[in-house]
Amino acid sequence: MAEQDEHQDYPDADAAVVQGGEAPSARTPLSVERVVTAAVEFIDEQGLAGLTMRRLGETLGVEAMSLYRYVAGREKLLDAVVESITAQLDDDPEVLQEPRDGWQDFLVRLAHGVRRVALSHPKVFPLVASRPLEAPWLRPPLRSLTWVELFLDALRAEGFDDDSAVGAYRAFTSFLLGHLLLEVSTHGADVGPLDVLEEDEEPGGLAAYPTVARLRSALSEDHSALEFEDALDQLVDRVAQMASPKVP
Amino acid sequence: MAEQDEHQDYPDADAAVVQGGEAPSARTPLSVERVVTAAVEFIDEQGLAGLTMRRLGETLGVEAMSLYRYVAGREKLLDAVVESITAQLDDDPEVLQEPRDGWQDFLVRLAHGVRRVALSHPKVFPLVASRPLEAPWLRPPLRSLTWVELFLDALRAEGFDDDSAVGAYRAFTSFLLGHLLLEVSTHGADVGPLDVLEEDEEPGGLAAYPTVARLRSALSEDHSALEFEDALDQLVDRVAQMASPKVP
DNA sequence: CCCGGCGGTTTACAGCGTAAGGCTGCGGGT
DNA sequence: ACCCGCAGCCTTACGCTGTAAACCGCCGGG
Repeated sequence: MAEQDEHQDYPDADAAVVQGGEAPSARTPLSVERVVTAAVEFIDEQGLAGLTMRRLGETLGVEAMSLYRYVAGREKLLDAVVESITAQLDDDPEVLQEPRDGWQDFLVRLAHGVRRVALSHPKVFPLVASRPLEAPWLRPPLRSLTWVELFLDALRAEGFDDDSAVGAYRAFTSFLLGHLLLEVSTHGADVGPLDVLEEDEEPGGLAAYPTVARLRSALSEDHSALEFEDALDQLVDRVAQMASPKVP
Repeated sequence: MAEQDEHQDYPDADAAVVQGGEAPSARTPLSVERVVTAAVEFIDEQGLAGLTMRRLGETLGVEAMSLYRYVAGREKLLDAVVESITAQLDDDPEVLQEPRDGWQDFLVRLAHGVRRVALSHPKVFPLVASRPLEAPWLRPPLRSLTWVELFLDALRAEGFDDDSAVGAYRAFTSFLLGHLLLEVSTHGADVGPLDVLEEDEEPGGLAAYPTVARLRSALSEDHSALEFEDALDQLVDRVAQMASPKVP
């Protein structure tokens, strides 16, 4: 924990920043983005429970209190974290802002986009589900007004009436939340503080549960990708059925 | 918050305990059950973030460290809490331990039972989803070996083959988790520390989102009960389709 | 030249989980 | 009758947390 020599002034920190170069020990000035993305990386690696203002500051080469100049506190930081990862949706080229090849295609692309977000940050995703919502008409994992608007507009434009669009919104979010939460939770243990997950293996305890014991391997297999596709197809069917009399 | 007069010795605490009476300020001896149910009540009222060993001790008229004689620590306490509320399933008379009127009826009853658990402890239920699992073949909200065994046996007994039973298990849990998590999250705000939820109401912010603004009331309506029934029906249909060649 | 404020640090405090040990009263062995 | 052990609870203490408040060096503009 020796604090580096901080006596020399970095010759051209600004230039380095400008040219995008990440000088080895250059002290890029802090910023909201830097803090938030550092937090995301931290949670990805150490889990939510490991995230501490002091430790986060450490990874940024800065004292804890410095972070408060950019975020209002730990809670707000977590809000910013979920907003940050869900913002990946906006830049996902596979995800459309409005339907092009029908609403089914729109929904499928959106679902895949959200799934990519979830899988790319398994330890962060539970936050998307559990953070308090800022409005009653928002539902995780679609937590931004922008996307709700986009979603509803897309369906309306494809011939859904108001109630059907809202129903589809509800069905879609429930589906995504259930599937993705379970997928990430099996895919890298939940918010473990920093447990080394000791492979205890007490299959003797399974003696009383013969069926589970017999199906153990089948139960442990990971078919999440295919199951997601299947369930998504069925969801699209369900949405089609709840649509106004007839949609293309 | 004045601390009560604690100078008098309770005349007949033992007698009170013996006769089963809950004397007003009698000091019933602690026990795991008492600690855990107190924790459940605490979370129900104050939210998870408000639960503190010291504060929990306070509500039990005891110092924080006394709790450690009955639970191994806060984390273990939380585990016990989720186990405690999910144990309501075992005593639910509507829920069957094995199919009686077909597997559909069995599934529907089980789903309703889990829903009752979730709705009776909205602030606790997210824990059921987010606590790390103790085995990879367990999936929330069915977190106990017992129920997984019961579930699989039920389907097997009704003619499902192994893979179909496992598939149904997966579909069933995803469905329940998504729906119930969203239902409780709208139904009483998430894990707010002890926020007084100030009705800010900034509908001006909705100016940029005309569709959301127009459908605001529709989006805020709570049809969760009916939606749950609908979705449950559809799930049963899906499960039927994934079953072995033919099941009744 | 001064001087304001940006960006960071230092110090401080209350509250947290929990390890370790102390006190007290009760039940049983001798 | 004595004493001992121990169950049940309390006290103290430590390291860690989030964060309020004050401080300080530097840098750009009057």
